[in-house]
Amino acid sequence: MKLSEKKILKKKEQILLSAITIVNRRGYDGATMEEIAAEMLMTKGSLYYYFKNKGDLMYQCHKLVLAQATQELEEELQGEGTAEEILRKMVATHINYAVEEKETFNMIIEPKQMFNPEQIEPVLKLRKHYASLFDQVIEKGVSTGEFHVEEPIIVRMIILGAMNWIQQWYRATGRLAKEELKQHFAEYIIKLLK
Amino acid sequence: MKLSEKKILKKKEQILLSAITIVNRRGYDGATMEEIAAEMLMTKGSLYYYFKNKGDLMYQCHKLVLAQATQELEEELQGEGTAEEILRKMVATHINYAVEEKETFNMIIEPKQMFNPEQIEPVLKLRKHYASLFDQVIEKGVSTGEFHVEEPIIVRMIILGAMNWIQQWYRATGRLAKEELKQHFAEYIIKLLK
Amino acid sequence: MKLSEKKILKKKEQILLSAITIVNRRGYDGATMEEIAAEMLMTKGSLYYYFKNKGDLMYQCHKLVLAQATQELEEELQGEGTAEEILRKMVATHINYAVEEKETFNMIIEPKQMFNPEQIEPVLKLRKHYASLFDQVIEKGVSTGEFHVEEPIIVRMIILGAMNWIQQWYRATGRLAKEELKQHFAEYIIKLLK
Amino acid sequence: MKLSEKKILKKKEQILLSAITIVNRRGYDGATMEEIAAEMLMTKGSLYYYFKNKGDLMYQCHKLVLAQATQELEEELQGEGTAEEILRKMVATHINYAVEEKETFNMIIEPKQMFNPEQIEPVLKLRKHYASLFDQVIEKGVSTGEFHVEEPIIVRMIILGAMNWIQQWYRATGRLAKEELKQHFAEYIIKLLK
DNA sequence: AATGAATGAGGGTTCATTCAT
DNA sequence: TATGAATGAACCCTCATTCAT
Repeated sequence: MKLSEKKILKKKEQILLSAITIVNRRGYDGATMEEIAAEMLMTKGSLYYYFKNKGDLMYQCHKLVLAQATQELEEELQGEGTAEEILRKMVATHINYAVEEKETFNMIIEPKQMFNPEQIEPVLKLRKHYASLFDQVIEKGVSTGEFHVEEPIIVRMIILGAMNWIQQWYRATGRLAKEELKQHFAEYIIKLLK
Repeated sequence: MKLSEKKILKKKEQILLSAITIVNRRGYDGATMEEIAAEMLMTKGSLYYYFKNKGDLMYQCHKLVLAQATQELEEELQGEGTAEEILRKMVATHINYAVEEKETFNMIIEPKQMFNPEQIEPVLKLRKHYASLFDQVIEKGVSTGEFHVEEPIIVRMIILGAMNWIQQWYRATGRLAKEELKQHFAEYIIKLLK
Repeated sequence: MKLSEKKILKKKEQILLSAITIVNRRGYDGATMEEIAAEMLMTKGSLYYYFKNKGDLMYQCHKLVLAQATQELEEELQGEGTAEEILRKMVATHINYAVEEKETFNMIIEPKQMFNPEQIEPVLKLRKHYASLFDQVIEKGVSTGEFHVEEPIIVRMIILGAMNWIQQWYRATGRLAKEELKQHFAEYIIKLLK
Repeated sequence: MKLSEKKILKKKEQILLSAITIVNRRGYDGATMEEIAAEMLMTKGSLYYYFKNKGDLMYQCHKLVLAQATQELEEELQGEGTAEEILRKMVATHINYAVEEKETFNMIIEPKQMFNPEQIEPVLKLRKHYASLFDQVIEKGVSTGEFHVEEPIIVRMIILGAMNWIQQWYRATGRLAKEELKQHFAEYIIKLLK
C-alpha cells in the first residue's frame, strides 16, 4: 500500500471517530454533515472527498465500532479457559464498552432507515457475526457440559439485550460500581445457562 | 367538563392513535406532520390546533402508549395468582407492546434526543414507574418464597433490557412465533428468579 | 371544478410564466428555484407547494409554451384557404413567436438531460405533434396538387430548422423588418415545396 | 518557440480533445472538470495549469471545433468544381460536424449563457466568418449563373438554420442514414438556390 | 375547527477553484 | 508539472411552523 493511501485511510478513520462522537450525541438523524465537519475543523464539502454521502459515512461509523468490539470478543473467545471463564470476560468487555464508551457503543442499536439497501446486508451480517460470538461460547459450554441450554438463541438474545440496556440507566456516579455490576451480570447470566 | 372540551379530547386521542401508527412505521424523525395529518384526513395546519408542536405530539404518543402498557400491567399486578403467574402475564404484555407498538413504546430511545427539556422529566417518571411494577412482582415473589433474589434491581434491569431488546431483532415474518417467544422469555426469566 | 382548484391552477400558471422568463434568460440549468421564486415575490420553498421538484417545473414550462404555439397553429390549420395560404400563416405565426416572444419560444430547443424519464416521452410526443402540423399542411398541398414534395419529412425539418434559427440572429433593431422577414421566408419555403 | 512551449501546446490540445468528448456527451453544464480530467487520466487541479478556468476551457473547445470546421470549408471553397459541387461538399461537411460533434459544434447555443463577456466577441466573430463561407459559395454560384438568388443573406440563414437544427432530432440509430440525409439536404438547398 | 398557502431555517450534495507541496 | 486536499458558494429539497380566512 502506498503512503498516500495509508494517509487517506488514517484521515478517514479520524473522521469516523469524530462522526461517531457526533452521532452518539445527536443520533443518526440529528447528526449533520456540518457538525461532523466542524468537529474535524473542516468544512462540510471536504467530507465528500472521503465519503460518498452521509449514508456511507454513517454506515462506516457503525461498521468501525462494531468491528472494534468484535475483534476484542474474538480474541477472548480464542483464549484459554473454560466456557464460563471466557463468557465472564466477554460480558465484562461488552459491559465495558456499554459503560465506558457509552455513546460509541450505543451505535449497536438501531440502524433501520439510515442505510442504503446495499449497505443493509453488510450491517446485518456484522451484527449477526457479533452475536454469533456469544453463540459460540454458549455452544462451547454446552459441549463441555458446563452449560445446559435448551434455547441457545433465545438465551443469547436475553444476554445481549440485558447488557445493551445498561447504557440506559448506568451512571458512573451512581450507586453501583462498574466492577460490581459486571460481577452481578456475569453471575445471573451464568445462572441462566446452567 | 363541557361538551366541546370532551370533543376536543376525543379528537386529540384519535390524532394520537394515527400519529402512533406513523411513528411506528417511520420512527420519530421520519414521521412528518404531513403524513400524520394525512392519516387523519386532515391538513398539517390543523394539528397545531390540538398540539403545540411536533415535539409535544411525539411526547404524548410515547406517554399514551406507556400509560396504556402501565395500566395493563397494573391490572395484572392487582389480579389473582402467584407471583410467577402474574409475572408471566406481565412479560407477555410487555413483549406484546415491544413488538406491536415498536417505536412509540421504544424505551431504548434516549429521551434527550427526542423530547423537550420540560418533557423529559415526566417521561423519566413514567418509565421509572413502569419499571417499578416489575419490582413489585419480584418483591411479591420473594415475600411469598416463590423467588429467591439477592439483587432485585439488577434482575429487574436484566429482565427489562432483555425484553426491550426484542424490538431490535424481532420480525413478524421471522422463524419465531410471538407466542413461542413469550413462553421462552418467561421461562428464562423465572429461572433467573428462582 | 371547485373554486380552490381553479385558483391553484391560476397560480400554477403564473409561476410557469415567471419560470419561463427565467429559463429563457438563464437556460434550464442556469435557472434556479430561488430566482424563479423571487420573480414571483415568493420564497423557494413555496414553489414546492405547487410543483414536485425542479424537473417537474421545467417540464411544465416546456409543455405550456409548446401547447400555446400548438394551439395557434392548429387553428390556422383548420381555417379556410389553400395549403399555400395556410402555410404562409403558419410560417408567420411561428416566426412571430420566434421573434416576438423570442426567449419563450427558444424553449422549443433542447430538453435532453433536463427531464425525468417519465417526462421525456410526453415531451417528445408534444414536439412530434407540433412538427406534424407542418406535415399536415404539406400533405394537404400535395393532395391538392399545390405542392410537389418527394421527401416531406426532410422538407419539414428544413423549414422548422430555418425558422428556429431566426432567434439566433434576428434583432428587432436590425436591418430587416419583421414583416419583410416573414415574406421572404414564406417565399423560399413555398419555393422548396413547389 | 521553445520545446517546452510546444509540449504545452500539444498537451492543451489533448485536453481539448478529451473535453470535447465529454462536452458532447454531457453538454456544457453537465461536463465537470473532474470527468474531463479523468478522461485524460489526470486530476482536476492539473487542468488549471493549462486553462484559466472552466469557461476558458469550454470556450476553447467551441473555438477548436469551429476552427476545424472552418478550415475544412475553406479548403473546399478553394478547391475545383462548380459552385454547386462545392456547396454539396460544404453541406456534407457541416452536417457531419453537427451530427458528430453535436454539443461543441452547437451553434444554436446562446453564447451569452455559456461564455464570458470577453470570449463572446471572438465566438461571434468565428461564427460570422463561418457563415460567410456559405455566402461566398452562393456568390460564386450567382456570378457563374448557376444560382439565382434575390436575397442571399436570407437564403444563407435558411441553409444554416436547417442544417444546425439537425442535431436536435438526428439520432445515429434512427431511420435516416447520415449519407442519405446529406444527399437530401443538398438537393433541397440547391433547389432553393436555382 | 380547519385549511390553504407561505415561510424560513437548515440539511445534503455538487463542483469550480485554490494552493501548498 | 501535477496532485491531493480543502474550500465555499450555490443549489435542490424538506418540513415544522405560522396565520389570515
